[in-house]
Amino acid sequence: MKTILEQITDIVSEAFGKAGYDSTYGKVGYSNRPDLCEYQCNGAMAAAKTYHKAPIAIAEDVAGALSDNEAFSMISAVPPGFLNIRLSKGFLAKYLNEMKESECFGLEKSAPVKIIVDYGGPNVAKPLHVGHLRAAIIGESVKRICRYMGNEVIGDVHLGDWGLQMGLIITELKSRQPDLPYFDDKYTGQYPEEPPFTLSELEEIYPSASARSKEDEAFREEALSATKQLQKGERGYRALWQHIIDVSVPDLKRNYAELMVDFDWWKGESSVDPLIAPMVDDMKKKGFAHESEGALVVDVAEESDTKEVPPCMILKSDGAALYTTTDLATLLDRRQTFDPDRVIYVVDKRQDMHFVQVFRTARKCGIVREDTKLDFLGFGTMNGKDGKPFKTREGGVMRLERLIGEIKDTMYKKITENHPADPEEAKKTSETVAVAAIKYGDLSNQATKDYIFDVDKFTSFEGNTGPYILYTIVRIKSILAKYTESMRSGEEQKGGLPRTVAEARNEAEKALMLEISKFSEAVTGAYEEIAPHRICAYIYDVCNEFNRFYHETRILAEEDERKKSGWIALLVLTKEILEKCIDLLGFEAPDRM
RNA sequence: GUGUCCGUAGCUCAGCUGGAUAGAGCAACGGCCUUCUAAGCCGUGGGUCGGGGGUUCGAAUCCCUUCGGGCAUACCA
Repeated sequence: MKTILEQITDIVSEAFGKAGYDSTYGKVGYSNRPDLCEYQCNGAMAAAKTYHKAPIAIAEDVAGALSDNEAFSMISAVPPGFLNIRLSKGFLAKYLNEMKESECFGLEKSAPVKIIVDYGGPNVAKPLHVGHLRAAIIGESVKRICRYMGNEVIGDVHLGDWGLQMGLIITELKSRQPDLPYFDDKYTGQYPEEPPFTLSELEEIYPSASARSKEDEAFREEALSATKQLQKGERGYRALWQHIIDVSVPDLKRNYAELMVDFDWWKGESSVDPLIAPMVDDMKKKGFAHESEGALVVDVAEESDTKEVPPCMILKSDGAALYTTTDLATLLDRRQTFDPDRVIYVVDKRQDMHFVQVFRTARKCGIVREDTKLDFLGFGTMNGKDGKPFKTREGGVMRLERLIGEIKDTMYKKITENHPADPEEAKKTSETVAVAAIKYGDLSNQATKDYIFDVDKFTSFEGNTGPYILYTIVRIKSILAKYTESMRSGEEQKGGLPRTVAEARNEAEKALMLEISKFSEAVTGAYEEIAPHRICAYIYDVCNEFNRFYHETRILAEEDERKKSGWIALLVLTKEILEKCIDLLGFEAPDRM
């Protein structure tokens, strides 16, 4: 189904043609002067040069050709050459009804491709902290948007389970409990099934090992060597590594689930380890990789570079694999198992250079198909109110669990203060609202920019926030529930809710309808730009228009049944659109709040 | 140093491929609840779009320059 803008553009383009001008000048956009019109076309001014004619004259010609068009209630030429357009109520109502009846509200899907969204990237043995929040939130939304556009999409958590952090843990454990069988070279029996640590012990081991490695050079050396041993397949280390995974992953899954984030693949860097050696051999054989300062690298600098792009390191001078190596092997693995047309990385923007190197190496060495799109969506830092990276009051890294918990508690207090509620329901509602508050607070900002995570702002529930969106949906649900109730008790009981949106009767109603009609553009725009914030902006506008309409119109008290059912149909559509949009953003609305 | 991103109201942010008077929210002030949830709605005040050039009929938007800030700059991930 064509978008409303496309349909209007078709009409105006035809008129340009009819009036004797090139029809490509007929492109119509949303008005930036809503007081004057709903849509505008600036083509006449662009055409003026070509035709050596005053823009206003061209605009008047076109307006003349459209004067009796049924789609418009107004078309006028305004100096210097604007074409101002208002839609007829009939055309708008017809469009909304078509949206209602078609799949995905008339969204024109793209030609389906296979996409992998790589987001998450948590390290095992480390609890999720606020640094993981943005990847999870943005990535989840990107995944859902891509999927809704008709693509086959895989979300991959891409666990950090193969780097130096594993060596650090092993080394720390060895120094604490050297008698464990994992450290005994001569041990050939079965290793214990029970891990030698609990989750909370593990979470303490890593930071202390990490701190120690910064002060103790010998310790660091040992950890580096342990990392390499692990990667080489040292039996005891592998067994320990498996324990770490087994203890960590369920906890990670639980944390992500709380945020309504889920992954199709729980693969880790380790899973592509077998691919590394043959991949590296191949790169050497084909002459792409060469030795430099003891390390194995691939040159990826290009003449057009405005900056120096250092060679991409494949193996360190000690022969160990590193970040780039596993990322490249992961691309190889993905090609072999899924063969994606596109891979989207949702990662901190500070890793920009890394991905430039990885992408170039992947192309140069034929690791990906030539036509595979590789996208890096680098997101900005989440800062505190002081504009510096978000920290706890004590200055430490805030655990995600704690952050979410604090916001849930705040929500619970607010909800129970507002209305007396069943504690169980209030708890559930506060969880739903908290997730929406956090996610909307993040997604409503442009992903690429740094943003300020202001807990007070997100929990204040006023203005452009998740709770405001949810509140609007709850209002609609409430009216619809009451309407259904009255239908049931009345005699006029029919099958289901009214489905036909009527022509607008007042300005607020038309404004709401116009806003709703922008759905396809909002979703398509969000998809094409990989920009969930476009959807936030859209639903915020829809909610504003709905609340205005709601305020002016007494829906259930309306005695004219035809009017009332038209409104109910409009409400149903509004609700469905809003619910779809928040689903694309990755959260949901309660029934009451 | 080099590269890169950013700089819009007191604060937090929008502003689509350049278009007519630069928009929201918060904060401040003033209205609106016997009527579908006031977590709402309506209104008032507040901006040299960092500065300076240029392109254009027309620039917050494109180009150049300058100032200020963030980030990156091969053996961590």
